[in-house]
Amino acid sequence: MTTDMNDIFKALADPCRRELLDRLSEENGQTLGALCERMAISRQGVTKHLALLEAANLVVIVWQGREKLHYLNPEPIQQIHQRWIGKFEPQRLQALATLKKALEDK
Amino acid sequence: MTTDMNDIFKALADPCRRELLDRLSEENGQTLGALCERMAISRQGVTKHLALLEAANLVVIVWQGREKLHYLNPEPIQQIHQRWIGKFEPQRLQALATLKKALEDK
DNA sequence: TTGACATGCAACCAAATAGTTGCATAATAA
DNA sequence: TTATTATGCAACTATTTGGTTGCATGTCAA
Repeated sequence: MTTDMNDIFKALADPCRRELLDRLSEENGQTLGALCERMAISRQGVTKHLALLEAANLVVIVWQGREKLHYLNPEPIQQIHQRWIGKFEPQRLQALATLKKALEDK
Repeated sequence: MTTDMNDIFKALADPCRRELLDRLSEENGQTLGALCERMAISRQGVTKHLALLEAANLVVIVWQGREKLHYLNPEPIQQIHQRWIGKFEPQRLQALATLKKALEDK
């Protein structure tokens, strides 16, 4: 299931959401309650952020009774790496050289 | 000069801005006017987007007479790759396995 | 010197975003 | 059964964002 690249970039744009991903990368499969601990915002705030992460397919939900477990899905990050960042890699040194030259000539 | 990671993620979150980076990667050092061509929004709109890219240090400006040249700076993209995406790489296969198992067990 | 060209600045507007609070629902534990 | 716990849903608010328009400024070319 390939999610829209834009959803992924948008989801990564917020520091709270990156924090949540970081926490899941430290301990995968946490409940909503656990993820709320030591966060500066309310539970509902966290819920909304997680909903965006889920929409971007960065996080996958598994219900277990009344608990909602959150699992990291590494695929979209990989996708950004390969399809987007990877695109700039071949020209990287070239671009750097061009930039330096332009700055010298000014 | 190391820019705030958040500025970089924010700058990358908009499709117009990614489009501008794409164009510069095709042809580096373009003027504002050139970058405005075939864009759906007004010149002022483009200017604002470029200002954010510049603030994130993704684009560097060089003035040449009355023309403003825009150069791609590959460093921040590299930074995201190494410091952020790279962080998820070691655990990638582990996370994928954990996710699959959680989905099976549900 | 005058006109055209490349860009900047400021004010304004609509829509999206990030956050809140209050109440409802479903699962577990006593 | 009754509390308690874990979560969802909806309404509301303030701020940020992405876009516009109108006018100003500085540079180049005739």
